[in-house]
Amino acid sequence: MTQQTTKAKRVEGTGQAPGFVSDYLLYLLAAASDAASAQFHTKVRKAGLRVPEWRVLACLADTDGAMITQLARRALAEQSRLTRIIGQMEDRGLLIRRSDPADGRRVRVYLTDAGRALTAELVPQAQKHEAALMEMLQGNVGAQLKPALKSLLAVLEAQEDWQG
Amino acid sequence: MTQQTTKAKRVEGTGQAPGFVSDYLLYLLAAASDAASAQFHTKVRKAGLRVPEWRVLACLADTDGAMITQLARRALAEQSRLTRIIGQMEDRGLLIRRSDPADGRRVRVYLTDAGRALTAELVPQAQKHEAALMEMLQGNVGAQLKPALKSLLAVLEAQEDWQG
DNA sequence: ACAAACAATATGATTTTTCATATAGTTTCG
DNA sequence: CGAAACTATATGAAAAATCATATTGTTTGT
Repeated sequence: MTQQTTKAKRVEGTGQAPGFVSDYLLYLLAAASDAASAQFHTKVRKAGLRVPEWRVLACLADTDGAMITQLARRALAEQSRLTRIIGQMEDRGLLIRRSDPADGRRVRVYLTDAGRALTAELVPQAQKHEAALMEMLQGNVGAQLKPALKSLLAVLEAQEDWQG
Repeated sequence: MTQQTTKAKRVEGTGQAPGFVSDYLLYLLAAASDAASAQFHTKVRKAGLRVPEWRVLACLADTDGAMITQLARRALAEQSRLTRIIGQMEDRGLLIRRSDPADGRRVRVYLTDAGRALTAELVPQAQKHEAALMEMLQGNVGAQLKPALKSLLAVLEAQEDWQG
């Protein structure tokens, strides 16, 4: 059937052999995330941003004036890294930092006009890309994926709250 | 059809405000992957491994004697990084490298007994962890998640073959 | 058989990331 | 009030990742 004779012809794609890995949930999640993001992240880089920077912009589009710590969680980056990234973005004039008058430890981050403009360009691109992806998935899969991921996230966040 | 007068429900934990990000597929994938992996990756580190190292072991458990490039794809790491990681793992005696007699450019990687022992310890832990996760998901969600991710991956890999 | 084109891995140099901890501001409570 | 205990952000030093390219081996076309 799929016999390929002596020279074991190169397998396609990841060269996925059946086995533990290719059915392992954590692998599927990481691989799907990686692969799905790859294309869009290319556009992000062409816009002169690194991935976490784009994430920061997207988060600020949702909640301008967020704190560093919040941004770190939402952008899936560590706090010390986020601090530096914010610093660089500030230098580039994409955002500004202002300490919260109500609590001096907090630093709130706001988009500048330049930052807002860039965001206004990228978010629609992201949405378009997402729509294209969703369209490629067979009907029910497309419909199930996001809710399933949200459930998973909900379960995991609930766990965090108890365990630590 | 898929239109859902976006009434986005508030989410806990991340302090997720409804908005673009929390319903964005690429975010959901990355966040779910991150959160789901976090717990197990803690165990991995306690076993003295970094995440990509664990991934290499898992891949080798499936296909001992894989090439560096294959391992890089499967372990979701870049080739030059993988090369160095393999080097370190070899130094630690977890695996050995042998150049392929049929094609001298290729380097095939094999588990040592020590590597195999460690793998034999971790893979079952991973499976147990996965099972626990799956059990926490509501019936149909648990059943849908993996197939949905596999479809997504299949679609994305098909695309790569044309475009990239 | 040979030169170009290609493929797999390695490596130097630079940039990022991480880890631990410093610094600064705030709350708790005796 | 004032001393812990805490919380938010920053930062130095070390580890790791990335990029471009070198090196080595193989295939192809003439």
